[in-house]
This record gives sequence, structure tokens and C-alpha cells, in this order.
Amino acid sequence: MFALVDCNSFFASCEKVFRPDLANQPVAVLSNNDGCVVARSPEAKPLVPMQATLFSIRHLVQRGKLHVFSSNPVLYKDMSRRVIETLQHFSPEVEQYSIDEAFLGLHGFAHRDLTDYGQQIRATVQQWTGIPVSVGIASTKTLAKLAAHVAKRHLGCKGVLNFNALEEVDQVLAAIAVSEVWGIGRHLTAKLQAQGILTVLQLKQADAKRLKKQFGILVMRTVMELRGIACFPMEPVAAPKTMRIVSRSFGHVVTELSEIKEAVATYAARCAEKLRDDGLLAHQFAVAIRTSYYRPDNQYAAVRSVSLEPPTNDTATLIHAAMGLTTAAFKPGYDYLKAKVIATELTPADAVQGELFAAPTNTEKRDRLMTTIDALNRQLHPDAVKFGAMGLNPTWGLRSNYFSQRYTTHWDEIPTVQVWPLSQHCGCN
DNA sequence: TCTGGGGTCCTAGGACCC
DNA sequence: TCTGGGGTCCTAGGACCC
Repeated sequence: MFALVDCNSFFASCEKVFRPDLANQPVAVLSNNDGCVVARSPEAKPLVPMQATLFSIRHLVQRGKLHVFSSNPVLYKDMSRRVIETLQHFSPEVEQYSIDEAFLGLHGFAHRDLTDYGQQIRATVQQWTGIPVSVGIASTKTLAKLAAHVAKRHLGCKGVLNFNALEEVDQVLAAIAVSEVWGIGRHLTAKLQAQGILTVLQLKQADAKRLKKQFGILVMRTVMELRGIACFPMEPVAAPKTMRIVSRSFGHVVTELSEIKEAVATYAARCAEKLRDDGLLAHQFAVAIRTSYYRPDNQYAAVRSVSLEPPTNDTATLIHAAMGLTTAAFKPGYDYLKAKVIATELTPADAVQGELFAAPTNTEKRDRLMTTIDALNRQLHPDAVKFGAMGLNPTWGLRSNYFSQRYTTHWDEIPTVQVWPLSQHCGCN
């Protein structure tokens, strides 16, 4: 048995935790660069579509009918950690699937009333973290995801649905579109629809062998999962990362190589930091730059990559490589909107394969420098110490006009509580 | 006007091995 | 004239997820 715990409107809920004044107000959270809506509170869902641009909803914001927030990843990551830690009280097997979802292994919990257990999970997460969640329970992960999907949308479920306690699961599956199934995306939906498979029930009853031939092993496994045969096991230990990407659109278009280089140096530094956090070294490193997708008259994209020998997570080395790659990729005369750096062929830092014929490299001093920089930046400010190539006054920076606070990770941004004099209280202490 | 960021997995096809 | 069988590894591209 599996439970899927899914945080409702996660980013919007995180913002609301620290703004009790917005309790029943419509709240939307924007993507990086304040580009478009990526999360909506229940009150905001009727007002704004997902991915609506800020421009298209500005009138609501100005009239005070909608509260928007810029993306605050540090806050969301920390709130996610709190939710996961709470869930670990309910099962020894917790698999964090995404920033706002986790699977719980419920093997050996069969003697319990699992619907009731789901309610306990929900109430505890709400009380300990302030985040509302939906819980789906079923005999496979795919079914648990669908159960959570239904639990979130039907008030009668009170946030929890256990398919195993339900008589007519097929009736429920017949009412859900096939596109809602985990693993069935846009393209597969269109192809399945063309064959008359419109609902989850129809997919469950389809010819699994034929679908395997047509769409591959994943679709067949999904069909088996819908039939209650578990094909996707719990994976409580996160697999090591295979790639690290830092990718950002600029605040506005950039035409000069020097400006793009500053941005790419900044992304490379961030990427090196991530690798050090992971304890990984990159063997392969790439830079990609491109113009806006939405300007057909101004299209250019280029990727350049290089092998790093020996593999490294040293900021200076990555910036140096990135500068060469950026120069190679750059072509004058275009309006650039986005750059990214990609580190691949990652190996654990403590298990490096040495080179037989190369002179031995001693990176101990560099490692100590990086450790010190990381410590300073963590303690003081994300770029208290930075490399000159990253520039002093970035002109390409992100827009972020509706930023809240890093309430839970920075002492000077911690929420404050107004304390009223005791005499104004209603007599209790 | 503006339209995000960061990842994983599978498949087909070619090259190559004994 | 007809020319096996069984396998691995790599890459690019496509699909999916949140």
C-alpha cells in the first residue's frame, strides 16, 4: 500500500503561512522574473488561469483583488523540508517525489483504518507546518496519485481518499480524463484519444501488450498499475544526480557579449555551489545561450561544451571554462534572452578516478578556499564573496518586484509577532 | 506586454565486441 | 552462393514529471 501526500497550492500556501491576513484571499505566485503564474490559492483559481502572464492579471493586482508574490525558492525549499520531516513520523519509508509531494510506504499498516490514518497525517502536517495537504491511498503509486487528485477536488473526501476502502473505484476512474494519469502527458493523451481512450477506466481496460508495442514499456507499466499491480516501487533513497543545470532568463534582452559573460559567470558560480552541496564533480560542462522563442525575426541558439580534466566543482575553473564557451557560442547582432550552464557526467567527489599519465593535482588549497567562500556566503549574504567575472552591477538581473521574505532561513527576515499589553487580553495568560 | 526552471527516463539506431 | 547469434555501449531526440 502507498500513500501520496500532495501539498495543496504549495507555493501559494507557503506565502499564506506567514501572512495570516491573507487567509481567505486569492493569492498567486509568479515564476522567476515575475513572468507568469505558477501557483494559485483555491480562491485565486477562478480568477486567473495557470501560466497567466503578470501583464494579463495586473488589473486584478492593482485593484487589490489578487495578491501576487515573486518566486521565493529558499522559503519553499525549507517549508518542503518541514513537511517531509513531519511525514517521517508516519512511515519509515518516505520518498520525496517533488518539492510538494511525497510517497509513504504503508507496507504492514494493513490492520489500520488507513482513511483515518490519512486524516491524521493531514491534520498533523497542517498543524506543524501550516501547509494543507491532500492524501491518496491505494495499492500502487499511480492509483495513489489519482486518489489524491480526487481527494483534492471533492469536498466530501475531506482531503483524503483511500481507493481500497471504496466499493466502486471503476466508477471514479470512468469520470477522470486520461490526461490526469501520472505518466500520460500531452502527446500521449492526444494519441490515446485518437484511439478512443478518453478516460482512466478505458486506459485500465485497454490491451496492455498492444500499448507496449505502440508506446513503450512505461505506458504498459502504467496500465498494470491502474489494475492494481505495482510496477513502480518505493525509492526512499534519492538516486545521485546525473546533471546540474542553472538556467535563467534575463530581466530584459541583452546584446553585448560582456553582459552575457557576466550572467553566465554568475550561473557557473551557482552551479559550482550546487555541485559542492551535492559532493559531486563535473566531468562535462556546457553553456547554452538563446534569443526569445517568441520573436520569429530574431532566432538564434547555440550550445558549446567541454570536457573537464580532472573533473571539478571549483568555481574559478567552471567560470574560466564558461567564459570560453560563451565567447564561442556568441554571435553578434541578436537580442539574447536566456543563458544556461549544464554540468553532466557527475562523479562523487570522494571517489575520483585519477589520471595515469597526468601530473598529480593537489586541489586541497582550492577546496579549502571554496569551503570558506561557501561558509561566508551562507552566513552573510548569497554573494558576499564573489568572483570579478560575475560583475558588480548586473544589468541583466531578474525582475522580482513582489518578493516576500526568507522567513525561516534568515535571522533578519524572521516573522515578527505583535505582542499586545497584557491588560488588553481577554483575561487568559 | 509577456510568456519559468530543473530534472529523469526510454527508445532507436549505429558502432563495436566475441 | 550465401554469408550466425548474441550482446554492450553510446548518442540524439523525444517524452514525461513537478
